[in-house]
Order: sequence, then C-alpha cells, then structure tokens
Amino acid sequence: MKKQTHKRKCKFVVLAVDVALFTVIDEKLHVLLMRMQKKPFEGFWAMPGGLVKPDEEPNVAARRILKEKVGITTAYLEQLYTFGRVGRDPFGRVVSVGYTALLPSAVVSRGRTGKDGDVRWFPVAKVPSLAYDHDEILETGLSRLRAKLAYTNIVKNLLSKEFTLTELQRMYEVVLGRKLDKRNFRKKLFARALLKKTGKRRRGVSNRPAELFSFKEKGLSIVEVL
Amino acid sequence: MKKQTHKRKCKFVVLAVDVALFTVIDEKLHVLLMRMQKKPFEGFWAMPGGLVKPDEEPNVAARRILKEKVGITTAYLEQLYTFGRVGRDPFGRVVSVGYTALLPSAVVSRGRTGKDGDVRWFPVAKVPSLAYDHDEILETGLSRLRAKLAYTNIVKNLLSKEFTLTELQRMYEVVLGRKLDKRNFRKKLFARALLKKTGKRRRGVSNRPAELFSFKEKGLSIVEVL
DNA sequence: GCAAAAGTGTTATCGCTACACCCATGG
DNA sequence: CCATGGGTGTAGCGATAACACTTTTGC
Repeated sequence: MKKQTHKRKCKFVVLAVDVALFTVIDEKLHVLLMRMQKKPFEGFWAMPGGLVKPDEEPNVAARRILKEKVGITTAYLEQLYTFGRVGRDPFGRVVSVGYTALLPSAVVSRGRTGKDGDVRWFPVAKVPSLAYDHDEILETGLSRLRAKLAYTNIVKNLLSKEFTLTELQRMYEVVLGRKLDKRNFRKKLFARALLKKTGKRRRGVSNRPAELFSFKEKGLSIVEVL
Repeated sequence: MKKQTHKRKCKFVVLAVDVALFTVIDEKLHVLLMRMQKKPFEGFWAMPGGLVKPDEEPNVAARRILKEKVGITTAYLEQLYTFGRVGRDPFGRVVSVGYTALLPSAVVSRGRTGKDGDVRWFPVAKVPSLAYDHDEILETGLSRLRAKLAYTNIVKNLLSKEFTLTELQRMYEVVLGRKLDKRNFRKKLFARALLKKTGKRRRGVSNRPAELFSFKEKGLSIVEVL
C-alpha cells in the first residue's frame, strides 16, 4: 500500500534558494536583481534564485545559481534565513533558503551584468517592489549585514585583498549609513590588531599615497570591530 | 521519517524541521531528546523533528511536532538555521529547518515527559552522541542562545512571568556557565529599565522574602543586557 | 538567636568620544 | 606652490568591575 498520491507533482514541499548579492559601487551599497520573464511577475525584478537539485546542498545550489545566472563564482556566501510563508510563490509550494552574498567592488565588472540588461545592480535605497517575498528577504539580508559589520570582519568580503584605511572606513560608512571618526576608527582597528601592513602604497593619486593593508585572518572571525 | 523506497519517487528535496527545546532544571540547562525506534538509529537519541506538510509553514510544523511528540504547546520558538548536508539523513534526501525552543522550568512537569520514558530531558553537558546531524544542530542552538542572552531579553522565555532578581541572575549564570556580580547585574538591569515591580514577594522561604519582578516588554526586544 | 538569602554604594580603571593640524604626493 | 587626501594624540566623560556588610524572614 502506498500513500503517495500523484494528484500534485510531489507530495512534499519544494526547496529553493534565493541570493541577496551585495556590493558597493560609487560609495553606495548595491544589490543585484534580475528581471522576471514569466507571469505573474513578468517585468518585476527579483534576486537570483532557483530550485535545489535532489542531491545538492543548499549552499552549493546558491553557488550554482550565482554562476549560472550571473556568471559570478567568487562571492562570499552565507546562509541568511529560511522563508516559508504559504503563498510566497504563486507557482507552487516553495520554501526558500535565503543567502547573503558579498562581492568586492573590483570584481563587479567581470560579471555578466550590464546597465540595461535583465541583470542589474540597484542601489539598495532605490530598489523597486520585488517579486515573491524578495522584499522581505532583502530587508532581512540588509539588517544582518549591518549587524555583522560590528562584531565580525565580514567587511573584508566587500574589499579587494589590499586596501587603504580610508577605503575600509568608507565601506563601513556606506553600509551603516553614517559617518565615523577617522582617528577613533583607526585606533580601534589597531587595538584589535586585525590588519597587517603590506608595505605597499596606493600610487598614482594626486595626494599623499596611502598605506595598503590586508586582514590577518583568512576567514570570517568574530571580533568586536565597532 | 520516510522510508528509503520513496527516495527517488519525488523529484525534489524533502523538507523537515527539528527542534532544540531547552529549559533549566535544577540550575542546569537541559535539552529534550527522544529515543529513536527505527534503524539505523534505533536506541539513539534525537531532538523532536518531522516532515513539513505540503501546505504548512515550517514554524507551524515545528509547533505541531512539539505538540504531537512532546505535548507542549506554549514554548517560545525561533528559527535557527537550515541544515542540508547530503547524507545527513540515511532515509533519503531531507533538508531540515532547525528551531530553538525555550520553556520556563515551571512548565516542564506538564509535558508528556518522564524520567525513564522515550522522551527525556538531558543536561546539555551530558548529551550522548545523537542521531542524524543533531549534534551539530544542538551545538548551533546553544551558541545562538548564549549569544542572544547578551543583547536581547530572550531569557524571559526561560522564566515564569514573575521572578526574583536572583532567579533571573541564576538563569544567566546557568546558560552562560559563569558567575555574575550581584550588584553590577542589578545596576545594569535597572539602568536599562527592563523590569517592573509586581509588588509581590516570594513567600514561604526560610529567609528574607525577595521582591518579584516581571519584564515590561511582552515580546522579544533587542536591548544590550549584559 | 541562628541560618539563609535579600538588598544596597563607592572607588579605580578602562574604553569611548570629540576634536585640529601637519605631511606627502601629483600636477 | 597648490590642492588633495593621509596620517597622528590627548583630555574629559561615562561605563564597567571589584568588593562587604546589614536586613529580613522562618524555624
């Protein structure tokens, strides 16, 4: 006796992933959106997402989606929250594991993205109303990113390997949306000993060249930063 | 959980929930475990869990599991993390949304739990090796709970509505695993103005009766507590 | 009156905030 | 030599940590 009735495609919930991919462009935080082709969301924007394959782990699925849909393979990826409201997807019963992804500004140009295409970077302040529950996912991702700035070194994933102290500070200011004091900012960073000098300098600017630093820790570490 | 025979019947991943239910008993943090009946985990302990129904939201599923399997309906519930390692469940491809649940010690006796049954409270320090990836889920739940003590009023969900300051402090000490200073602890609580007096006292003890307090905020609020 | 937990302030230290001027380079 | 951002220290203040004795009750 089998109970598996086939009046629906599948007796269980379908699992998907959605990725909120952030970067900083022109000193503004941006999120990557794609224009939907299918009804009922035709013309709406949404974050990249897709179904999880049967033998695929959700984080691997998120990586794959980023690669297939946006051509990006190097983003930092972190699970955010699982969104399961009934009715969040009009196509069926889909529960989605949301991810946050971060990309250094320098990498942005390499992706398969253009100004006028169906894949586009939006300043987070100017994001239109999104398909599915992607407004909620984006909002959740933003708060988490902001919260984690203060107690981890997550900001490293928005910068190239080497950066000046001003660039680092600017990154905090852009994401948090407020100014920081230059001297206090540096004092704290050095007190925590998070950075190391590279010995190099940022040349070719018409002012005093800034020292370049990098993070000591390779991975994400939990340290009170702000 | 589902049998192996169904493994390939469904094109997609199967979704489940697992709940790490905590309470404090005898000044020790405990977690609720159930003894498994089926191979290959026969005899192993696991946290309560089960499949998410097609039109059920994961948090509703978690509530239902707690009710059906443990007879508990009042726990505070919070999504923890989604665990999707391939092979985490030998019965098939199951991804599980993990939840943390908290219960005031006072409620514990009312649940369908006994000392020797198949449902039992374990001190977290004495939890055996668990079925599935439940070791990992438990560990994740514990860290989150400890972290949230410091910056939310989540501790309220481990206490009855009215409590003495010493009981509150003991709760922090038990979960964090370290002693706190009585005077400093009270000073901070009053500075944050999180509590209100009830006017009542804890009677029937052979010492000076303590004042009873309750939290001002009904729900969870984000406040630096420690 | 004795055992047991409740309740209560002060001091020293540390970390945070606010704030302004000289320096090195490119053009 | 000028414009531009880079780099540096200190003083005041608020928060934290350490610490011990008196009070109130039940028995």
